[in-house]
Amino acid sequence: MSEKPKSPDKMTFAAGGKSSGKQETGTLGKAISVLDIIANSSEPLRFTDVLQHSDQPRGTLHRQISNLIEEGFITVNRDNSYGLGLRLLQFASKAWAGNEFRNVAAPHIQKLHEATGETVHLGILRDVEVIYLDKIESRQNIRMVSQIGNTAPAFCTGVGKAALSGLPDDELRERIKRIEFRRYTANTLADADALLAEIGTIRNTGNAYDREEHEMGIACVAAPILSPTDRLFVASISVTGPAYRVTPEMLVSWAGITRDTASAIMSDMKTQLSPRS
Amino acid sequence: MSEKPKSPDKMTFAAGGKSSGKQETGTLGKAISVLDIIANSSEPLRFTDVLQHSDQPRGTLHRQISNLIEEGFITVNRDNSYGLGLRLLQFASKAWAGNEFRNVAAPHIQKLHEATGETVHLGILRDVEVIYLDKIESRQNIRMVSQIGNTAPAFCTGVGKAALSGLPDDELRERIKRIEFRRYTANTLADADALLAEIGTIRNTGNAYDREEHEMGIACVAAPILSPTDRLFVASISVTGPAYRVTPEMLVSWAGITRDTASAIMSDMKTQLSPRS
DNA sequence: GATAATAGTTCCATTATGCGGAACGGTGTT
DNA sequence: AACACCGTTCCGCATAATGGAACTATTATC
Repeated sequence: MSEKPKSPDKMTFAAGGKSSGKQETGTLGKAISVLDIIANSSEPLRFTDVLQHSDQPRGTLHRQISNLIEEGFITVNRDNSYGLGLRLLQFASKAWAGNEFRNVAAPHIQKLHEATGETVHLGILRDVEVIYLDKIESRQNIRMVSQIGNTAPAFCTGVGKAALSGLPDDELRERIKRIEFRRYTANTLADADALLAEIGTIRNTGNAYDREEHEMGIACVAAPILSPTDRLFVASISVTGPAYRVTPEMLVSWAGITRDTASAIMSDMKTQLSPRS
Repeated sequence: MSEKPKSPDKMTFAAGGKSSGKQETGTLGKAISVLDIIANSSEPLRFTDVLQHSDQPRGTLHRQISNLIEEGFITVNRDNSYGLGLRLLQFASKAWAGNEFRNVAAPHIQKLHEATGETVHLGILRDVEVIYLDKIESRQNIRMVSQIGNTAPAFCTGVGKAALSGLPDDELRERIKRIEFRRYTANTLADADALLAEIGTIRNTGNAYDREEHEMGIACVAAPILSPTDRLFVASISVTGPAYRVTPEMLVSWAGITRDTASAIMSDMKTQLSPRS
């Protein structure tokens, strides 16, 4: 389809996936794009609905879905609409538990939580979104996969902006082109220029702030975590709280310790994971 | 490969997947079996390691892994070993949030937790394992011993045995053949006969017990949740606690309310999900 | 309740796609 | 240096995905 496999794509950034573009990696890619359609739909989709969102012919799509059901990646609801299957949960639980980066970061964000008393997030950048990799919440049951694994737009969250600031300039501009600057609150950054300016500040100061830009009443301070190796990825941590309790001054007062935690994680990544074993 | 595609397989049970057998569903199945290898390995695997666990030739396996990396389903660690990718987290988060059954059950298990004060589990049967779909924990220990999405053997857990008891007899016998009766504790059921006997009791009384059969010091009472429709699946709920605090008598005293909760969930499934929208 | 319209499933010849043997390149070991 | 090992790339071949069309089931309309 389309044209040609295109150049080898030196090595993708961040969570190692496609850049949300169009081109699919053969059979597997097609199958996964079906998953994507189902995952990203706000309302339940039945067969024909999926067919419309997809560019596959009926017969083909039908087999693809059948296979995915067979493998437990898709479940069919009572009304014949599709949902993502529980097999994914099974895998995700292991993906999470075994994640190198998360494991290294875990004790640090725990300490950061104890120091600040507020919710701490660990996020990693995937294209123009942030995936929440871990979270230490103030006194709540941990809803494992619900919050963790969630994604949020990068341009209007502390974690996201901090992570973006870690990208090299050319890559950054590429990504920003793909951002849809939706206005979530009155404070949401309006366009690419505003974002670029802000990222300049983040690079200078080492901290990103979210001043109720994504959700009214939620504010945070964040710091970027850069990849210690050639295998590139960018992530970040944040301290988040309700705006009525967490004043801008408090956020500023946590900026230092947040940066320190981030660099502690970076240096642990370097030392703990370097030797070829 | 092997012989013939085999009979149409009327409709698979439970979490809708393959029965852990051999036969793969074409390209997709092969890819997923690679994921399985990586997921189920206790130690990190490098390329050659995976090659040995797989029956694919080098070139083929290499491409499969490359594709999976490309799609974010596999990540490569610093030492070139593989892990499951974060893309899975992203999907799983949505699979969990959108799961019909879990959503219906949620308020009920919450109530059950409030009534008993102990940890409540919601599990669903997949082949001979149980996937934990939800969990409400007593607010003492923050450590997530059993995370959502985790699996445990069915034959030695309360949730698992309860779920098994909901299978029709022929299917049950099929599954039991595939169980590996590993001895986890002194109380673990030893073989198929012991399990069948126990399942008889469960069917009569409506409750399954785990008397430190999977993990020393952990006991629970469970009740099965049968599929209200023709689309078959079996699940169950349990109330779990540390044996030093939760006596056998207490478990028995919770048997009734556990059964009631299970049937409340079943009836909600019927009513809430019946109409064609 | 009959008929039309829509949704979902199956079939099968075609060929694109994944397959896999073999050859190549890199890294560390005796 | 020569060897052994691990990972990557190549390319002719055949399998497995494709997709148009025919068929069945389900829902809407008169």
